Amino acid sequence: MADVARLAGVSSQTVSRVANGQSGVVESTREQVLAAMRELGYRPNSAARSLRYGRFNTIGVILFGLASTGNSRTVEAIATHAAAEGYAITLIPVGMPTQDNVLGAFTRMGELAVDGVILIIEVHLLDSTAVFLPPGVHVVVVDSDAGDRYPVVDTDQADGARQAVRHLLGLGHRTVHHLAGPAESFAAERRAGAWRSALEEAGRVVPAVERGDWSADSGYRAGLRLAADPACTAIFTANDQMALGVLRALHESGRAVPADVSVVGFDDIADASAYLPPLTTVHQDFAEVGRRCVRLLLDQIHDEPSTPGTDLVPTRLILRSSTAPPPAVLPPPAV
Amino acid sequence: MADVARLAGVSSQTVSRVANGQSGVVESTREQVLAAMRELGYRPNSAARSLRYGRFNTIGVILFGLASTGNSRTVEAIATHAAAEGYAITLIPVGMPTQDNVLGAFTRMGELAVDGVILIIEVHLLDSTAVFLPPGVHVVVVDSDAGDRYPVVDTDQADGARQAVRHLLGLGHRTVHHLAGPAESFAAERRAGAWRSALEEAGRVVPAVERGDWSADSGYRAGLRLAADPACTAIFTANDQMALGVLRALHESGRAVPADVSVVGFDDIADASAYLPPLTTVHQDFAEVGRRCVRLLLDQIHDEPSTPGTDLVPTRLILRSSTAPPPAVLPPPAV
DNA sequence: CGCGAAATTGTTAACGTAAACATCGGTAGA
DNA sequence: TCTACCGATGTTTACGTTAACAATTTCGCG
Repeated sequence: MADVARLAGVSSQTVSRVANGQSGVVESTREQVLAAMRELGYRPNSAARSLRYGRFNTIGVILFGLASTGNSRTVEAIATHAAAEGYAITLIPVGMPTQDNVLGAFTRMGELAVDGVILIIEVHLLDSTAVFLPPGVHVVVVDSDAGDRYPVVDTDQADGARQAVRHLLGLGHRTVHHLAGPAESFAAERRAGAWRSALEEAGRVVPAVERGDWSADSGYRAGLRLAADPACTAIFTANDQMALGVLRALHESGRAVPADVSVVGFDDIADASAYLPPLTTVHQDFAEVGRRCVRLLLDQIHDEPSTPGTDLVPTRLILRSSTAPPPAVLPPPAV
Repeated sequence: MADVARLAGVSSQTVSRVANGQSGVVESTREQVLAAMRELGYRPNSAARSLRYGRFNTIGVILFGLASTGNSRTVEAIATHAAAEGYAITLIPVGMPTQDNVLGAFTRMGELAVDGVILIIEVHLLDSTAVFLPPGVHVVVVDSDAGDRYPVVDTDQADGARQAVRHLLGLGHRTVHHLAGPAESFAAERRAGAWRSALEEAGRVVPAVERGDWSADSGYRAGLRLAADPACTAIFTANDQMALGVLRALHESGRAVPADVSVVGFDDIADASAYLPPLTTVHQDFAEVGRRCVRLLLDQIHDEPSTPGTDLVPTRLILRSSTAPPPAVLPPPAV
């Protein structure tokens, strides 16, 4: 900057004014400065800027992985909306969701050039006692039940699961089986809980829960077990990928979808419409989740009061071709 | 920091030494300082650090979206390996891959707190004249043909496509149809080019190329067209998601996979093993791509000479159940 | 017990930027 | 013609940190 000032024959303050587009610089001077900037390839040093302003214009995102569709789409939305507000995104990946790692991430984050943090945490860790966030760090949490302590943005998991169950019961199914996600997952627990209560409200039998790990392969294995049960005519899976595995298992077991068994997924990933058959599923609006995260966090950073509480993004059921009324003649129950 | 120094009764320099774990601080002093840090909730200001050191310990990643499996997995690997080296990742999303946007990203990047940049660009933009990177910025490019000007890391697209074609020809298919990705995509072009030359080398007819946009739905539409051609017994799709759509189209058209038609995908995404049937596909090692990107970039940052050239990550064909010899009796060729 | 070397701690300055204030020149109005 | 004011530009300072050097203390050894 000093070099630019020297070359342009002005003071560094004037260069600063030009760089920030402030008024009060006469046109001829401005152009001299701009020319000098170009000639020297001047680019402002953002570390110095951050130091001066006390802000980084950066949001940190702590997460366990981008592998899941939901995470990567949420992060993308966060990045897009943050960019629109002039904020960059710093990714802070945490290997395993152990407490140590999360704490380590928080510690590192303290040293990081970040004005606030969005926590995409997925598992029951914030519940535990020892996890504390450095005071003075602005935080928004995605997909957790820490709503009593932090602002939380979440998909309305429960309502989505309820819609799925009611749809299947409305088609005439006696009950609905559930293939849940891992027990540590908060989202999985919410979906399973809502499935259970929806069945109970309707006075139906609640079958034993199957569990997978979100992967299509785990869905396949669970699907083979479910397919072996002739009374199983409707399956609600906790995500679309497991539904894909279930579809394969049912197909290989000779049970037609939707004629013999109906399947409903969760997420509405892009591929779901190309499954065999195209999957009826609960649509999650990841982009909206990301949008709200950014807004909530920026509100905090801009000194709005931080309001703990959960901001629920609605879900909706997308009807495709994987559900139908149960077979008119049920297979004879095992004696 | 000054407050900490005052409370601990030492100079700020000693606080700095403790904060950085330098030797030459007597144990009792160190503990006093640490206690003061805790009491005041001191966290070092990384902007000041960056300013002092002239480094940010941050890598920028410019990309067009995390939607594609490949991108998000590459980014995840980049983030993980960068973290292991003490670097954070800043995401710089670019809305549309227009030249203006890319230039804008570069400009913003100049102002960004970043020591180097990994460019995941996907389309033929670096070829064009006007795109220039700010001098002095370290760059590694993924998935491009700018190997003459920048260090490039790429999957060995060509070899993967060759493996797919040879596998199908080896099964006895007369030729192989190809469902390509969008023409703007560099990866799509490389795969299509290798498919074509592999067929030519074998002296086979090169059918007209179908094109999709990577999505399963576009694969479905192209699949319907291919299914209508009775001479089509083998299809190589440029990614797995389009293969999913093709599988659905073939199924709906009454053509069995692999009995009537063989299908090979590209990517080996997690779901591919749960398709109907499980998909034979070319495995891409995204994690390795990310790893090499980070290493190449850090080498540059640490003053190793920057070597333009392309670093190819090998691919391998994963055999599953979607390929088989062509039907013994071919349908009569159209006269 | 005294001297020099080594260990520990303190002081100064600089990284690049921008806010706050100071200065300079010109212009309008009396 | 002089004064007051305004707009353009320059000067000073501070942001929080750490390298380099300076000062002080401690310790070993003759």
